[in-house]
Amino acid sequence: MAKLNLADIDVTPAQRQLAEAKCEEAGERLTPARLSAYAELASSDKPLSAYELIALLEERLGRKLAPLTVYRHLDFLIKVGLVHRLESKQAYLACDHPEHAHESQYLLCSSCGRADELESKQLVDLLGKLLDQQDFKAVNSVVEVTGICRECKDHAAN
Amino acid sequence: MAKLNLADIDVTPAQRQLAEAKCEEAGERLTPARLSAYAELASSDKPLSAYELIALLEERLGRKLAPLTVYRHLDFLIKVGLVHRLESKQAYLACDHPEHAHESQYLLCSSCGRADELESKQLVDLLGKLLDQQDFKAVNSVVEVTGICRECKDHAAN
DNA sequence: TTGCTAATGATATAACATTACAATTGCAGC
DNA sequence: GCTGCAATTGTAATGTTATATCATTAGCAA
Repeated sequence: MAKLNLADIDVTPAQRQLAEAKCEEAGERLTPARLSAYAELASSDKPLSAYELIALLEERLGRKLAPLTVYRHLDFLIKVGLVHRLESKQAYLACDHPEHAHESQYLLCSSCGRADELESKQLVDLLGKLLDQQDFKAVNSVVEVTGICRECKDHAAN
Repeated sequence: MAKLNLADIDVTPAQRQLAEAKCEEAGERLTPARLSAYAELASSDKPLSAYELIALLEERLGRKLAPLTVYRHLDFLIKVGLVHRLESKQAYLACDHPEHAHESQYLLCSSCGRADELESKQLVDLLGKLLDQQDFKAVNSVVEVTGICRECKDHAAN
């Protein structure tokens, strides 16, 4: 099988740099397979299910991939903060704002399928305060609102 | 097969009343099978996966149940507001506060498995305000925080 | 009773995710 | 360069969650 090189992977310079930075920060190795998976997610305009990602990578690589392979890459990318999992959709996307991957809130449009980060410090702070009051030690917060985004709403109104 | 009657189902009077009220309110029929599923969830101290629920119901009924049957009952119970689905756990629980089932926030303890509602009007209001600002029409909001609850934390400290 | 609709049953399969174990790769130290 | 270790990847099987399709039954009103 043809050896895959990091340099061969089709990814924007910015994404490549970000991936390298996040891996270094985490003390982990950025391998071609990992970068490929990230590249595919980063170039998608919608979150992808694990099996959609498998299909895309298979197409690009021209060979079969075991689900486990891709799940491992996803776990890795989530760990280093490059990718986020949407719990309410069982889907994965590249983080738009990887600098605070663990406090993200998402708006998911059920019409166009897009996922946007809400990024409200106010909301993060309030939630933090409430958790403190309850004496609850948070490990992972999921805030995902499904609905209709402005663009789809405007479009439907015409 | 023995006909199952509503009256035979092992459920507290309060739960039975609530189930009847919510179904009437929604203009839907409360059937024995639906009440059984609700009773099982309501008597569990933890959220149940769909297949755990199937197993419990099979044990109680003494016969096999198709997954689809139980999924239909779950969908129904969610629709009328008696049951909530935890998106981040793929699990189901009876609503503690069925009067506002669609604006619930959950604290999920990964140590003891318990799920508690947070019930913060402040948080609901802030989230609503943010969604308005974004001109995003919310249909379903998921707020689920996983971590360690006070009891488990205190217990671990000893 | 007839006919309609909601609910249930039976079977199969799709979609999502993990376990167990073997092989290979990258790299530090000799 | 070789050796040995740990991380990574590959392969196969299986477990878990959820839905599709079509047939049948129950409740109820005309």
